Amino acid sequence: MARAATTSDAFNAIAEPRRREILVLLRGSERPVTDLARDLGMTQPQASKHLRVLREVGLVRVRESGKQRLYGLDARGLRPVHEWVGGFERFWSESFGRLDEYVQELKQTRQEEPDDDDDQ
Amino acid sequence: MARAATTSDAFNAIAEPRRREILVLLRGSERPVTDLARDLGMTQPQASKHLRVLREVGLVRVRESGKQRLYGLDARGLRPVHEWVGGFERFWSESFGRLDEYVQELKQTRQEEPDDDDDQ
DNA sequence: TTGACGCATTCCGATATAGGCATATGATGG
DNA sequence: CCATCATATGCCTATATCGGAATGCGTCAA
Repeated sequence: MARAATTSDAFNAIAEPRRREILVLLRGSERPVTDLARDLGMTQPQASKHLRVLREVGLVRVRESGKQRLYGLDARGLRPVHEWVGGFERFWSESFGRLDEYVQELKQTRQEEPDDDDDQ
Repeated sequence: MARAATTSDAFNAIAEPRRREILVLLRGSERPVTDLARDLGMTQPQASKHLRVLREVGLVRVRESGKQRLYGLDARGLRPVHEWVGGFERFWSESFGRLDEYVQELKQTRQEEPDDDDDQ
């Protein structure tokens, strides 16, 4: 088995840096493919392919406008991602950067004051 | 070129569902590989491999404890992800489901009151 | 030492991605 | 109808993933 399809998930879709760039650009306004390609310094086929992925996961919509096709952001699919990652917020807050020292402190405190306590 | 390495990014690392499951489990407490494997219904080598990826991107730490190796969460790497996705929050709030109607409204308003405005 | 346990690593195969390049498709204007 | 602009698709290669199964390796106990 290979890696899960990029189109299987918002998680997988946004794993690609270029696709993330596209989404950021689309935050500003609807845009045709050529525009995006130029602004991001990639070829038009590249942009088209990435947009296809984004469309398949529903992060992007297309709207025909005469000769052009305007791509627009549909960020709703990002919400589950935000929520999932948000579930870890308390783990990077709480001065988590110095967890090791914190553990050391705890140990010392225990030795000084032999209260009985259980960790959860 | 192939897809970016799973170890290149937190974005890429958490694209894998099983790895996400692992991270969720580790929110509870440190755990040895076998535990995780059993609880998630995967083989031990599978779990080990996923943990390796998570370790390489710094989302997980290992601590030797006698015969065992305890894996623990280090969620700091998820913060950038949360922030990036958070940048889209206003796009899924604001009754985004009816964006089209909203755009229509804007157009009409413009015609009624020809203020000069520029979008950025 | 031998064995058992906990875990990591290796080899295998199937899959599909991303980029590059060429080309097909589609609508528009003479 | 033809040329042109805007976009999508097809083909190709290199690469790396994930799963499965087997095995390597280090630690601990007898």
